[in-house]
This record gives sequence, C-alpha cells and structure tokens, in this order.
Amino acid sequence: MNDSNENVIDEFIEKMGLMSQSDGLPRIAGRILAVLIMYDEPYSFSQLSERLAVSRGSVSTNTRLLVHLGMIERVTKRGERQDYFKLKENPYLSLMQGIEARTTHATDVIEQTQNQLLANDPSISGAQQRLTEMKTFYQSFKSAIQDLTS
Amino acid sequence: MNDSNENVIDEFIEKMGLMSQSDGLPRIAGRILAVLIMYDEPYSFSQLSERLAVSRGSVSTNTRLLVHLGMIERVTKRGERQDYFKLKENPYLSLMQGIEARTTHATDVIEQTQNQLLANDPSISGAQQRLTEMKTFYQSFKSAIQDLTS
DNA sequence: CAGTTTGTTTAGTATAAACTAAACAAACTA
DNA sequence: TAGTTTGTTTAGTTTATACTAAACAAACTG
Repeated sequence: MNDSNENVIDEFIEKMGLMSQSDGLPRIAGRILAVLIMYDEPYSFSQLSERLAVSRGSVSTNTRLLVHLGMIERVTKRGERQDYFKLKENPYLSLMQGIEARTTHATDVIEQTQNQLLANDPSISGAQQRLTEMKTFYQSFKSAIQDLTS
Repeated sequence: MNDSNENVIDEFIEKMGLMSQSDGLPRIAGRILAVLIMYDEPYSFSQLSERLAVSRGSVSTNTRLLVHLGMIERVTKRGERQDYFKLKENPYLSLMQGIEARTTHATDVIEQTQNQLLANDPSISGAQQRLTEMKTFYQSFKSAIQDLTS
C-alpha cells in the first residue's frame, strides 16, 4: 500500500476515533476498528500498539471491550505467540443490540413509573398520557432497530 | 399530587437523568425533561432550579440546550416576568434528527475515504469492500430512522 | 533453569465536561 | 432613580473516565 493511501488511512483512523467517542465509546476503540477495516490481514496486538502510538494497556482494554461488544474477534496463528484481531462478520449488529438494550431499559423505566403512580390522583392523568406517548415512541424505535438486524 | 406519587416522580427524575447521560446529554437536561413530562402546567425557571436543587446557571444552560434541540419550548405568561417551559409537541422527533445527523456524518466520512483511496493499489480492495458494507449499513439505519419520523 | 515475550491489571495522571457560585446585564417596580 | 427580579455568562471546582507507565503473571524459548 503506497504512502498516499497511508495518509488517507491515518485520517480515517482519527475520524473513526471521534465518531466512536460521540457513540459513547473510547476514542481508541474506534481507531482500532478503523485499522481492522482498512487492512485485510489480522492485525497483531503489538502492531496495534505501534500503529496507533498507544500503550499496550489501552490496546488490551479496548480490544477486550470490542470483543465483548462482538465487533471484533481475537484470533491466533500457528507458531505465533501474539494475539491477532480481525473484524467480525457483521460488526454493526452488536452496535444495534446495544441501542436496543438501552431502548428496552427506557421502556422498562417508563412502565415501572406508570404502574407506581397512584391512579386516584387526578392530576397525573396528563403525565400518564405523556409517559404513554414516550413509551410508544421508544417501542416503535425498538422494532425499527430489530427489523434492521434480521 | 400526593406524597407517594411525589416519591415516584423523584425516582423517575433521577432515572431520566441517567438515561440522558447515556444518550450523551447532561444529567440535568434529562431531569428537566422528566419534570416537564410529569407536571401538566408549564414549569418556571426558578421552580426548576428549586425542584432539582440545581444552580440557576445550570437551568439556563440546559433549558437553552433543550430548546435548541427542539425538545422543550420557552413560554411566557401575561403579567409574569419569569420564563416558563413546557414539552414540545413531539419531543422525540428531534432526538431522531440528532441520530440522523450523526449517521449522515458517518456515511460522509466513509464516502470521502473511499474516493481518496487510490484505486491502483490492489491491497485496498478488501478495505473498499468493508467500507461499502459499513456505508450500506448506516444508510439503511438512516432510512429506518427517517421512516420513524414521518 | 534463567530470561523473554506476551497480555492483563493497577495505581496514578491527564483531560474533558458538568456543574456551581458569583459577577453581570437587562428588564422591570416602587 | 435606586433597588429587585430575572436570565446569561464566566471563572473556577468537581467529577468521571480515558489513557499511560509500570508491576505483574503466564506462557513460552533457549
């Protein structure tokens, strides 16, 4: 891969770091993803540390995070002691599952609140209505996400 | 509204604060939303500050943020100097618009990267493919969100 | 066995952002 | 006009967390 492309990759890596951050993930996690998107062969632990100029501790925590999220996988090679990493088949699926989980949590909180509110208090009928609207919205959001991953 | 319900509301307020945080918004913004969901009448600036035990500075910044996001609106009352706030008609619409914007940004970054990569380098064909997969995914995500808000 | 290469964990630092207190400005009231 | 009541802005503090450096443990090599 020639130098010009290497510059493009560098930029992409940094932009992925920022996007990752705005998704609530550490910057380094996004940068690791970017590397694994851009290079065909599995990338080793120490290669990641060098390529991103980042401590081995950070590589460890962030690869573990991404593995846990189901976005990358750890692979090994015969006769090699290092760990390698590659993108998983559908990395974005697990992102969706994360969103889905948070949505479910939201509807749970709303339902719980609605059930706990005492019905004999007339002043809460507006609140009940707005809570229902909110729940309905989150439910349709959730099913849209689910449709996307099936 | 009786005391038991007031406790339920307190809990809901705090949970909304946490959910807000995991959506990338300040805790106080979520708590303000919760208040406006739970009470029918518009809530005043100083009421918010007292109810949430939060500085007036924070009320100012966070109400402005929520107004900017299109989730609440500032209203005034004849003969009153204070500002009041109420939920907007469809508060969740603007949340979706935020997600949509970030998705658009992602596809832009991907496209830009793809165009900048030199095609004469054979080693990037895998990268191109993975970038396309990523873009395709974000595009269908975006259109799912759009369907939701129309 | 001693020494190296690996990944993890921990303790400490750096950084970013939320929040507060207080100064401020504008609009009102007496 | 002097004094309040309002919302905003700013400077400083607090808090959360990403990140690093270094200690560590496990697996390997000679």
